[in-house]
Amino acid sequence: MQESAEKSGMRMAELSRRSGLSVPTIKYYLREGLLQPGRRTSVNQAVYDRTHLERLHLIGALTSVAGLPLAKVRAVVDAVDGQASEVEAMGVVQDALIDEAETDDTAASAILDRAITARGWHCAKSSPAYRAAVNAVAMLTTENLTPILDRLDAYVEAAEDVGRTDLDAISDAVSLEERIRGVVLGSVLRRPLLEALVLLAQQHFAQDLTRSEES
Amino acid sequence: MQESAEKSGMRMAELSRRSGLSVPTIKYYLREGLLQPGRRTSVNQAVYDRTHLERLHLIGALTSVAGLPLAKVRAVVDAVDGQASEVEAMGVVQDALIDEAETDDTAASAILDRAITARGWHCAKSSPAYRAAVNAVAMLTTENLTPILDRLDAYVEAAEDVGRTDLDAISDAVSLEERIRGVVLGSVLRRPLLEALVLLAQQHFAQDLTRSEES
DNA sequence: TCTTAATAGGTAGTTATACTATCCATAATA
DNA sequence: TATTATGGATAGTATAACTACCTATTAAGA
Repeated sequence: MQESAEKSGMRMAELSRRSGLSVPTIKYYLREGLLQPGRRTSVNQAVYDRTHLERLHLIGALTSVAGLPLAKVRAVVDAVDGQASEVEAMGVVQDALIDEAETDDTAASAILDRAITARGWHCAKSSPAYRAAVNAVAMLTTENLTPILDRLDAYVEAAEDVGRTDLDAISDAVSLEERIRGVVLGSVLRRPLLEALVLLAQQHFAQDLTRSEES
Repeated sequence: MQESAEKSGMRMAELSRRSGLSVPTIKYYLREGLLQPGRRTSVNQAVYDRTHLERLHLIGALTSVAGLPLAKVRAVVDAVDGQASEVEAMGVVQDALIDEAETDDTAASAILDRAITARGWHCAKSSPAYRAAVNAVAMLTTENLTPILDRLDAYVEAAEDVGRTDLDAISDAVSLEERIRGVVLGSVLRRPLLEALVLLAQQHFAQDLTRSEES
């Protein structure tokens, strides 16, 4: 038998080799319901296909790149399995990427509202993303980091550019399945990209700062 | 004895109450060298002051908000303890916030370079931030998320705005100690702020998308 | 002063997460 | 037919971040 990359059917050994995950790990994901079962051919035999490989890639991105716990990975893959629209899928991924923290800071909420209504955003105040933003403003307030809060409008404007670009990128894909994939993987992989780019920009401007101090 | 918020000296019970951390947890942080020892008054007595409370706040921000493991928290507080400049402190925090992943993808590096040299950035190619950016581009490439890569310039531009604003905020503070604090806490707390704002922007534009589909 | 509570410092135990190892009966492969 | 692979189940491991307990002291209150 040869393990061809062309044919879609494969057994556990090839799935392991092509995904880079150990057989016990794949079995663990099967037990946890993260990976859908293969097509059974006997009482102790099953074949897997391209969809299983893609699922393992997705699980890998969610765990390694986004650092999500398997419980949240399960929520995301369940949403992908269900017939969710791209917007619904985006909501599920957003919720998974946010670590919840209860907040009811009306002062912080007012500061945030002023900044986002200035740009005419419509967003759900009940969403985890809104609560996370309020929480971030509240933290900055309690730590007296006024220089950052004073520049909230600048961050909102930059966030708008990023968010618009994200949505632009989604609408590029043709099929719904492709858009779902783009939403989920894009949300997960665009995050570290932007974060790293911001750090590089900081480096760039910090060099200017150092040079101007030396002169 | 009354526990006054005015006086700087306090014992373990008050440190615990005011930090919101349990006594065993504070003892654990002392053992791990994250919290500096108090001033000893007897063989089994010590007093703590405002600096201990601030340190516990910092540890809390680094663990709860940034989700850093205690090993990285230790690296950050060691840098804060040492007489680092604000730029050095920023470097240490950047390194702590980035989860390392070895990459030597020349194709991804070329794509990134084209985008950042277009904006005239000078950044160290040996820095963890650069490697993280290359890694992010490489991941997007292997996942065929070309819509995002096609918009790399837009993300770089947004990142530049954020990075410039970050540095602006730092230079606002007066004393070096205040700037160090601003750099460390600002780097940690600005991250979830921007992330949440981006998600809110996505929500805003997604609503537009939904409405246009409905019509 | 006497009694009760708190403290520093140490060792050991706990919880949660994410695997990893071993078994066994069966099936595929050489 | 001998060896290897597989599915399914159960149990064990590694690590991180606490948490509990202990002992000898010290502090604080009646």
